Amino acid sequence: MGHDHVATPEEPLAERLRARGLRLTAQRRRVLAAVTALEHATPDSIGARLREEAGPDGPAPDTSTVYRNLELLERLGLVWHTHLGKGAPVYHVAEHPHLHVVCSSCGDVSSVDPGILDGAAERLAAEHGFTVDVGHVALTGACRACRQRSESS
Amino acid sequence: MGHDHVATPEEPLAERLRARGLRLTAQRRRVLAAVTALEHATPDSIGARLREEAGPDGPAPDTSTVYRNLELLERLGLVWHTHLGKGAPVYHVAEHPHLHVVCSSCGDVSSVDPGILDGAAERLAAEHGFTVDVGHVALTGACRACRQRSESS
DNA sequence: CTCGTTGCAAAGGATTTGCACAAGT
DNA sequence: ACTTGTGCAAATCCTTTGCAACGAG
Repeated sequence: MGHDHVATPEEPLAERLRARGLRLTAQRRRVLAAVTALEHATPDSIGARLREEAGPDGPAPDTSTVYRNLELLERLGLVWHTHLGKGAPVYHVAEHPHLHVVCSSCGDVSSVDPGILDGAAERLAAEHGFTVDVGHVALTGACRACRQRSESS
Repeated sequence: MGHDHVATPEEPLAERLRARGLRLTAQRRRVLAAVTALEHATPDSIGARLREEAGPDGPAPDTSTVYRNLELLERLGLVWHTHLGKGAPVYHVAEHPHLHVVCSSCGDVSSVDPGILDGAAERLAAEHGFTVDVGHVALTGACRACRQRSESS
């Protein structure tokens, strides 16, 4: 402490790129920063944010670059993605694994302690030899608000 | 017992359609039959199967009809769908809720006893007021085979 | 007959790909 | 310099929609 550390994991990015002979580009930094800043980042929302940050004139990374770099960042182990229903891959930084919980009525997404799955994970490992990837899990269902709304019908 | 019952839930289909003033068409019967027969039915695989069944000359339901009817069958409560990763919604008959487990390396999908999630479901209900929809859950991870393969590297 | 359904074709949205040029190292 | 990365445009893939003809009730 005392150092002016940036919140974004820039050093890991630089290191891991170098380790593979890949290059640290402005676009890669920006995409990672966007995923870090956004809570439930979709390729679209990331693109939008980058366009905002760049202003109406400044150049923002191309959509294809966003996709390519999200894939790369995931290979580097810096971000993870989950599918929350239809065509919406959601990216988040890999640091703290979340478990995503999605309400199918209102679409609300919240993050939950992954420990909640420990029991299920153990049983799957024991009974099926399957190792659950907790960071990628999305649970669908009804949130409190929507549940009450439908109960009163 | 004794009756020659078909395995496909045709009567429920007819009933539920009639109850809503909708019509029982050959296409609807065929789509439901295909979902029943296929284990992890995607709109695509359903279309393919219907095309097979019809032969190279016979008329198979159009893709758009497959989509429309899957949606309808789901509204009628006869089938459920889940998203197993990217662009592949998987349909199955609603009778016995499964929990889907997908290996992210080999893509293998298997069905598991939903009871495995009971603990997690209870905690989510108690701590977050969230009711998990077990039929829609897909768990990602590594299957035994792929895990061993990667351990030996 | 009447209105829900279908097929066809075209529209859409999201993601990927080929390629020449730009840019890290 | 050498090779990777980027932007752009076109190509795909999956899904939805408009509309005239069709067919179940």
